Amino acid sequence: MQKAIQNRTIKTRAKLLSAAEAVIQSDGYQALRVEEVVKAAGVAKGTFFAHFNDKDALMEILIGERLNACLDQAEAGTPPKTVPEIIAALEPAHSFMTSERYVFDLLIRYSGATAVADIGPIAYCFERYFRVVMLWLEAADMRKDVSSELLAEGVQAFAIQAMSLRFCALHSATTFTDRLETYLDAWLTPTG
Amino acid sequence: MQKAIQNRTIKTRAKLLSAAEAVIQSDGYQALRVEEVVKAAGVAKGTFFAHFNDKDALMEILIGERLNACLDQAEAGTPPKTVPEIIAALEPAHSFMTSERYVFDLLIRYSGATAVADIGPIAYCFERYFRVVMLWLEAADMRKDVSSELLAEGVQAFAIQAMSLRFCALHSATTFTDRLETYLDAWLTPTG
Amino acid sequence: MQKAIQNRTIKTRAKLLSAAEAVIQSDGYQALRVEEVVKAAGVAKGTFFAHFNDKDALMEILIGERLNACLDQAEAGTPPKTVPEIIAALEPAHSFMTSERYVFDLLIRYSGATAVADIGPIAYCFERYFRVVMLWLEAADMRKDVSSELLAEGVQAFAIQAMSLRFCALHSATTFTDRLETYLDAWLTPTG
Amino acid sequence: MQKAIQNRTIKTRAKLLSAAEAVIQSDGYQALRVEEVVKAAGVAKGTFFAHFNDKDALMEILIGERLNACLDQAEAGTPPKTVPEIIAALEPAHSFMTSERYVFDLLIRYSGATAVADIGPIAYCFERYFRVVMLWLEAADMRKDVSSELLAEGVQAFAIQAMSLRFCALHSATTFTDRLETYLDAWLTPTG
DNA sequence: TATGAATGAGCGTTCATTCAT
DNA sequence: TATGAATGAACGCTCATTCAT
Repeated sequence: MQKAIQNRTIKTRAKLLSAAEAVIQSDGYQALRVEEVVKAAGVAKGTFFAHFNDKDALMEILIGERLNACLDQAEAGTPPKTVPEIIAALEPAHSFMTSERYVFDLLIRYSGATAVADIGPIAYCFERYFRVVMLWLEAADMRKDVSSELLAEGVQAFAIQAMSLRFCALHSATTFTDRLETYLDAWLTPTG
Repeated sequence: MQKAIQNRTIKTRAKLLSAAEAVIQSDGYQALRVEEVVKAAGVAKGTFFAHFNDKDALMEILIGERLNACLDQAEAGTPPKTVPEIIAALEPAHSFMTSERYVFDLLIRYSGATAVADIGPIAYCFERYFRVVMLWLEAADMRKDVSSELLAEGVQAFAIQAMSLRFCALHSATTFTDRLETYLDAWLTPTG
Repeated sequence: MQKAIQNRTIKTRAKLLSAAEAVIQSDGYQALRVEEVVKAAGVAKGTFFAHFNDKDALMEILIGERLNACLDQAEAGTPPKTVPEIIAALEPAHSFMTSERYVFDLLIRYSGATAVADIGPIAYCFERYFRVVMLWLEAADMRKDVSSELLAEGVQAFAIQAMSLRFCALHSATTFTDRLETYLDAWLTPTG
Repeated sequence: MQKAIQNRTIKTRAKLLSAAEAVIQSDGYQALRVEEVVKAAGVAKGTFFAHFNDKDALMEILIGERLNACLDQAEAGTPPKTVPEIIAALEPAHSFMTSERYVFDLLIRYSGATAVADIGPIAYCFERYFRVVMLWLEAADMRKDVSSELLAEGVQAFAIQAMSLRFCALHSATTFTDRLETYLDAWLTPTG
């Protein structure tokens, strides 16, 4: 009995998630409406909120999943050693993060958790991004005068800066990759 | 004749802006309602939208003005030479930028302009922040292996990172100032 | 389950309709404001637009209902045989139709449907008016050289003409009833 | 001096009228906005209302002019003698009157004047339409048992009925011309 | 759990008309 | 006369979220 109910629950949740993905596939994240999702999933609106606290919770899951897949990809290859290699490895992640202004803003908004209990998929991804980069840096020939934790935090800061400027026509003389490379060269390369 | 009419326009605009400031003074930016503003300004709703495209346009102006005042203050003192001095000089700006989550998010959203014609008050402020910092760095004893433009962009990136983490309870073990100081020490200090 | 929900819908709709009727009772159709209606019904504004596409849709229903009641009344009595009797039987309908300029104009605007799916309450009433008159004419001693359908259409045309002139001070030398009687005598009475 | 001012006045009025005609030419009557007209005329909004009491006053003039031109055309030919000839002669007028739902509704609304002083261009046109038809009927071989005034009023009533049904998809099985011919045959032809 | 009608605060808009200059 | 900023009263709409069944 218990199990049957759980199955139903899981199925409904899956229906909602794949319906949402389908909606996003055709119209993007920004345009997603709860109404569309429930219609596509063939369930009632109330059901949606029985499964997700709010719309943003769904968004966090969907965006988190995609971003995690990008990080899987980044981790799958041989660990990058140089700045260009690091940028190349992170390219899928950066590309997705700037695929829509809406996605980028939501990522920024949820990048930190206000409480340990609030660590959601996106905050987790930012943590993971940081860890992955840190591990790479430890194995690479980078400046050693500061901790690799700090270096990794800096990479994240510069990546966000570069992504932010991607939405900005004024600074488009330089490409995203070139800008990030300039940043990271200056940040990671030992001066000496 | 022409001038008299312009004066009226200027006065009405001023009434709207100061009414909005009063509303914000008591309730904050987030809680600002267009209806409140027009009521306080003693002006019709239609008039509001004749002066500002939408609520965000007003917000940009108000937030831009405040931020500009912070930058005025930063420029007024003797140019800071060291990392702690730079952080101290920027403190009012950073403090305002993180005074409300709403303000920070809006700043991020409008920090870049998609077209030259779209440069709004906030995009202008980000530009100015960058210029001010750059001038300071030129006159200070910082690393010289990279351009001061690049250094200034980095300062901005780290400041945003640090501000972003301010909203994040998880990372609050370290204070904003300490974190930013750590970042900037590593970024600006000549290693060698 | 399903039925319970439908009942709620029906009740809300009824609340809106009777609230609207109350508002009209005191201020007339022209002065009806959506906000007043929802306030009187104790219902949210969004609910109004979930039940009616727009204000006109509500108006169509309300005016249609009243007009239908007038036609009920017309059909309730013994079928009129003569022109004066027909005019008398239709008097409540005509009186309501010209009770407000606003009502008359709305009736004209919605008297025809641009598609079968668009047949609203008012278009239905015009159809019904026509049918009622046609049945009367069939049983009465009127000219037989043309079909009763045609005769009934003519009655409608003349009634509209007479009603239209009712709003017109220039033609008010003759009363509505007298004018319509003149028209219908000439239209319905067998010559010869 | 006086004359100079009058010239200016006349010129401004002419500019407004031709600007309005140009706007209507491209977008139709319904879509005409005062703002568009004054922009096209190169005058201020206030000037518009110095020349016309309200927007409808302008509309009356423009529509009245066009309708009058149609009636000029109707009177120019040899007076029609038969029902089909009458319908043919009035065709341009009827066609214009049903060119837009907005035009038709406005015509109905202004077809009668509430006071002698209020006889506007449209009320005048309806009067003229009536007179023209009456004169035709007097010279034609129509039923003589009722006055030609009454007959002409009836023609008008039937024409309006037929025009009204033109907007109505439900009755489009019969064409406008056929319907009006049926009406007028039954109304005008002596039964005997 | 599921349902779906109802909520509700507020935004943006409309646009003919007025009025001080 | 001409100007054009200001008016102002609704309307329509949005849409995530709640809650009684």
